[in-house]
Amino acid sequence: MSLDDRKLEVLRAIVGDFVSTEEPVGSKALADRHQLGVSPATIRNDMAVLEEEGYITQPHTSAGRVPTDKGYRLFVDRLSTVKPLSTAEKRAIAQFLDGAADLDDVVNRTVRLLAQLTRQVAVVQYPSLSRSTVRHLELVPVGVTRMLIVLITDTGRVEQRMVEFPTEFDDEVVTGLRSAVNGALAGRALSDAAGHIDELLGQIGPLLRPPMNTLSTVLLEMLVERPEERIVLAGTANLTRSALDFPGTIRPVLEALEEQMVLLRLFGEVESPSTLRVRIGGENPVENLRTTSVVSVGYGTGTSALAGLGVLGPTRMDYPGTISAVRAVARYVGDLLAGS
Amino acid sequence: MSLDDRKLEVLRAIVGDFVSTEEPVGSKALADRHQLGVSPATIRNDMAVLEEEGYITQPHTSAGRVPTDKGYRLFVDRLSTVKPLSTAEKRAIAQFLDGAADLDDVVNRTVRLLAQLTRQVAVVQYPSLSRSTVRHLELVPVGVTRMLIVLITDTGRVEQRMVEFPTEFDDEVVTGLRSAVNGALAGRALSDAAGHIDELLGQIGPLLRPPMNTLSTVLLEMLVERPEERIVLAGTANLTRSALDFPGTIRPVLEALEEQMVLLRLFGEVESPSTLRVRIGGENPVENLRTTSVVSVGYGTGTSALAGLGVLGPTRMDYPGTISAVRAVARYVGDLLAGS
DNA sequence: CTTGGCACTCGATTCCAGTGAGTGCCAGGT
DNA sequence: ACCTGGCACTCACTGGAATCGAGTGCCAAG
Repeated sequence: MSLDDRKLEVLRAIVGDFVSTEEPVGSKALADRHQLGVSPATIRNDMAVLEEEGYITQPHTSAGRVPTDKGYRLFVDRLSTVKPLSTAEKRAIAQFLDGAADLDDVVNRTVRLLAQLTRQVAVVQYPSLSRSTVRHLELVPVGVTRMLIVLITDTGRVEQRMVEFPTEFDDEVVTGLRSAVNGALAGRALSDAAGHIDELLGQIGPLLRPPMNTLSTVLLEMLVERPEERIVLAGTANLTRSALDFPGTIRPVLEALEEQMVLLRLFGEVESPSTLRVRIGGENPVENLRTTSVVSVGYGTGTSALAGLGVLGPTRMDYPGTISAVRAVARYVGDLLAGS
Repeated sequence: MSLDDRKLEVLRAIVGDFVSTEEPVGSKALADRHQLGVSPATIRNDMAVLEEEGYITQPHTSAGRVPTDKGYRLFVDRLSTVKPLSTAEKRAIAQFLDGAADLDDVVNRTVRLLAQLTRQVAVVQYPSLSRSTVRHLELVPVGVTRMLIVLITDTGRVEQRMVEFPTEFDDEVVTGLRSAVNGALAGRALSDAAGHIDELLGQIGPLLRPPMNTLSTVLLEMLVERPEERIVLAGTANLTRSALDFPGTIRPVLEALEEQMVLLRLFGEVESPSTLRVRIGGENPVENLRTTSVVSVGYGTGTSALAGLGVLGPTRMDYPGTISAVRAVARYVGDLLAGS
């Protein structure tokens, strides 16, 4: 049995009203506030059906209805219309992000902007190392047995790592190693670089063999095994806006947000930019976040996503507005990184 | 009029009980739980005096007493006895911090450890740039007009900055610049380095003059004008442990914690290691944090502090335990950084 | 100066009735 | 077949009264 148009319209109205009023919505109020062209009694019948199908529910017998996760899902998939950003918002994005000096700056501004725009908790992942390409590898001798490896990616991200060598090396060795690793790895995607590290050993002279052995081990860790992802967030204070939203306390949510791994699972698993993903309540893989919704999207410079960003808030959130904001910010940041 | 010993003992008991029970403590309960050797009536008289002097207060007429900020202050200054860490805690510190790979790792582990140990919000500042010394400056050409400056400090912190040159440069120029800046700056404190940047221009050949001009401007920014301080925190979920502690909501606290500037004011203003500072409630310079106490201490490798760390929690906190933990962690981290 | 006694205060808890938003169901109208 | 008005019913919420009890301040006696 499918839902006819009016029932869908009723659901849309319920979601809309509940999001703005934060209170269960009844048939009378619905009839008043929307031009549905039917009487409260009719709406009641529709609501009974919607409830039977699991789209809405009532907190207690004599109260209005509240959308369920399933209801929000239907709303997001079929009922929500895109809410274009206001010009003020667009201007805010541009103003906020332009003039960012370096990558850190871009990411920090972005996350704060997103939190402010959506009034939710915002999350931004640094451009993923494994999806970036190597622009340059620099070897900096520090003393005679230690060396700092500096990895610069095309997105401007810089990672470093100290290496201790078992034996001393001189400048010549450093120079040799430097040109060797750059020759083999520069321009390659980090995910691709792993396979080419082995080649390094084969192609170089015997003198460089032992130090390159040490170096390649570390490089392998740096590029592949430890693609340490950084994630920043802002706007946690927004969680307290409506305490009603979170059954017990916001505690489990705060706990989950402190787990890098959790955030990565939510925001790091992106394939291509512009595929936006909405996880609603129980759809969420993380136990502590079953009362929240997550809107995430990939951002990147071209057709492949570099990393994810998005927001997290109560299931009762303004999905159209949030989705627009997240998408717009992602696009803007992508362009910004592509242009640098 | 001064407070005699028994009154101080009563105050100590009140603080102790209130911290552990989270409820206003009355004269009867005090007499029962502590061996004060006097009757509740006597305690009541003492409490009346303590209240008159502003050390305790009662939330409402028919309730027990609660320490005021002033009461906590007296407690911390004169009444609290050092609570040595349990061996389990000491072992936890060692286990948690040993095996940290690099500076990022140390800082991240430290902040989480501190949050776990004190069950409060923990804050750790990265070793301050302005208080570190330059170990090495590396110039990495990226293309023919761009260069990445990498600054490595003695504490293992690495800062980088991209520079765009108006004209092209070749390898020879890069080598020249590199040895010049390292010669002039390596080994110097960053705060001290500023004055020596000018010298650079005078001492080098005319060929290097123009690029060095560009470079020195950026170096100046990097070393002095933008001593960007990084601060990380953990354990914000601990704020929700007892909702009673925060009058309205924890909102203002969360807001304050998101402000880098605020955190810097609280944890960044340290002189020497081992001078621990406790700010109680209203003593706090930040409006939003008037309901919290901050325990901060400097940590460093030698006699001068590199940066600050500490915790923030409700004024009703276990001061002796918190102070011990903060001090112990600071010392451990200092040693760790000194040894690397 | 301490102590037991005592009257008093006042927040917290419980109980109860009244209110009203909201519902489900049904019979009649289009 | 569907919509509508009517109606009885449910039940959270509100506010006031009664009660409880932890805790106080004061006082007179030791």
